[in-house]
Amino acid sequence: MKTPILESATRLFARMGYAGTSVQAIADAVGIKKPSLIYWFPSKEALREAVIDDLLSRWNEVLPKVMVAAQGGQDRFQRTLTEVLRFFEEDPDRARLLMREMLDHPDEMQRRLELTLRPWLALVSEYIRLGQRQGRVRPELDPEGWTLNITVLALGTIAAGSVFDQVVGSDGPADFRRRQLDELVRTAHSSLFLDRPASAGAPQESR
Amino acid sequence: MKTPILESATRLFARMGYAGTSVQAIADAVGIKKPSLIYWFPSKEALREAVIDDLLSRWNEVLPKVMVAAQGGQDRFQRTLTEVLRFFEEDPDRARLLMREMLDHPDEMQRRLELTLRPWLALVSEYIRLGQRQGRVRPELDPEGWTLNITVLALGTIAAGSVFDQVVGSDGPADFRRRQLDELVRTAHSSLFLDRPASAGAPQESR
DNA sequence: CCTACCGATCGGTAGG
DNA sequence: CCTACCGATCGGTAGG
Repeated sequence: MKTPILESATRLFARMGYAGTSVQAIADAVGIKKPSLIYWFPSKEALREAVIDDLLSRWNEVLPKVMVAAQGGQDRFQRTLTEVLRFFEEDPDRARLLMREMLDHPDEMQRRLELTLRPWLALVSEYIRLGQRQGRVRPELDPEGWTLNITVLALGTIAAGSVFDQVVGSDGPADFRRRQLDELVRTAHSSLFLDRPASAGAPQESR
Repeated sequence: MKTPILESATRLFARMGYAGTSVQAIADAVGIKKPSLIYWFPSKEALREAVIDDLLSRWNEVLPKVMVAAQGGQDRFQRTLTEVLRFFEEDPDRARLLMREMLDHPDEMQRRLELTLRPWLALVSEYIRLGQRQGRVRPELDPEGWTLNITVLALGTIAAGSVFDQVVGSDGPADFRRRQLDELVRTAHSSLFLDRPASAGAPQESR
C-alpha cells in the first residue's frame, strides 16, 4: 500500500466491500475531507481500480521468487506453496479483496486473472508435468486443475479467517486456522506426489 | 426458496451483495412496490436474516442424506463429497451467499456455522478416524482440518464460477470448472486414503 | 487540500 | 398491497 488513501481503501473494501464502503468513510479513515479524496482519485470507481491494480501487481512481485525457487528439484513444491501462502497470510485483506472482486465483478476478474495468473499457472503446471514424466507425481492428476484448486483453497481458508474456529468440538478451542493451513499443506503434498515405494515407514517430509 | 421475495432477495444478495442490493431492486424483481416488501419483511436486515436462515436450513436437509450414506463402508467418502458438491452446484448462489456472509459478518457466521456445521463435522471426522484405525486413511491427516478444507474448496470453486476459465492456456478453452471439480474429487480422494499396497496397477476408483 | 452545496437514492413510515 | 412522503446519506461538483 503506497499512499495512505490506498491503504485505507484497501482495508475498507476488503472488510466492508465496495458497496459497503462510502467515500466519506475512506476520507475519515485517512483524516481528510471527502472532496480532497476525490481530488486524488477522480471517482470511487477509480479508487477501486487502483486498489486491485496494486494487489495484482504485488502478486506479480511474488512470481520472480517462485521462479528462483525453481532451482532445487525436490523442494520446488514446498517453496512455491509457501510463497503463495505467505502472500495471503502477510495480509489477509488480499484474500478477502480478491474473493469479493471475483463475486462482484466476475467478468472483469476473469480478464485480469487471465493476464496475471496464466504465466504463473503455465510454469507451475510445466513443473508438475515434468514430475509426472519422472514418475514422482501422480499421473492422473490435472496440473492446471490441481494448482488452481490449491490456490483457491489457500485464498478461501485465509479469507474465511476464524469463522471455523468454533466448529471443531471441545478438543481444540485454540487457533484452528493453523491446523487448517497445516492440513492444507499436507493435503497438497499427498495429493500431488506418488507415495514412496515402501522403503521407509512412509514418513512425512519436514515443513 | 419458498416465497418469490425470498427467492429474488437470495439471488440479488448472492450476486450483488447485501450493501449492493437496494430494497427497491428486490421489489422491482418481485414486481411489487417497496413499501409492500417492507410489509412482509419489516426491514432489509430482517430480509437478510431470512435469506441465510433459509440457506442454512437447506444445508441441514442435506445432513440426513449424508447419514444415510453412512451405510456402505467404502463409498461413504464418495457419497458424502457428492452430496456436498451437489448442494452447491444445485444453486451456485448458495456458495456465493455463504462466502459473502463470511466476509461481511464473520462473527455472526462463526456462531451460526458452529451450530450448523459442528454435528456434521463431528460425524464425518468420526468416520475418518475409524478409517485411520482400520489403516485405510492416512494416519497423519487431521480429520477436522481435512473435512473443512475440502468443504471450503468446494465452496470457493463454485462461488468463483467461471473466473478461471481463461487462465488455462490454449488447450482447453471449454468448461474448465468441470476439470477443477473433477480434480477436486481426485485431490480429496488421494489425500485421504493410503495408496493401495501395490497389488493392482494403482487404478483409480470409478466415479 | 478545504467549504459549501447538489440531485439522486437510500431504508423506512404514515395512512389507507 | 398501494400512494405519498421523509430525513439521511450517497457520489460528486463549484470554486477557491
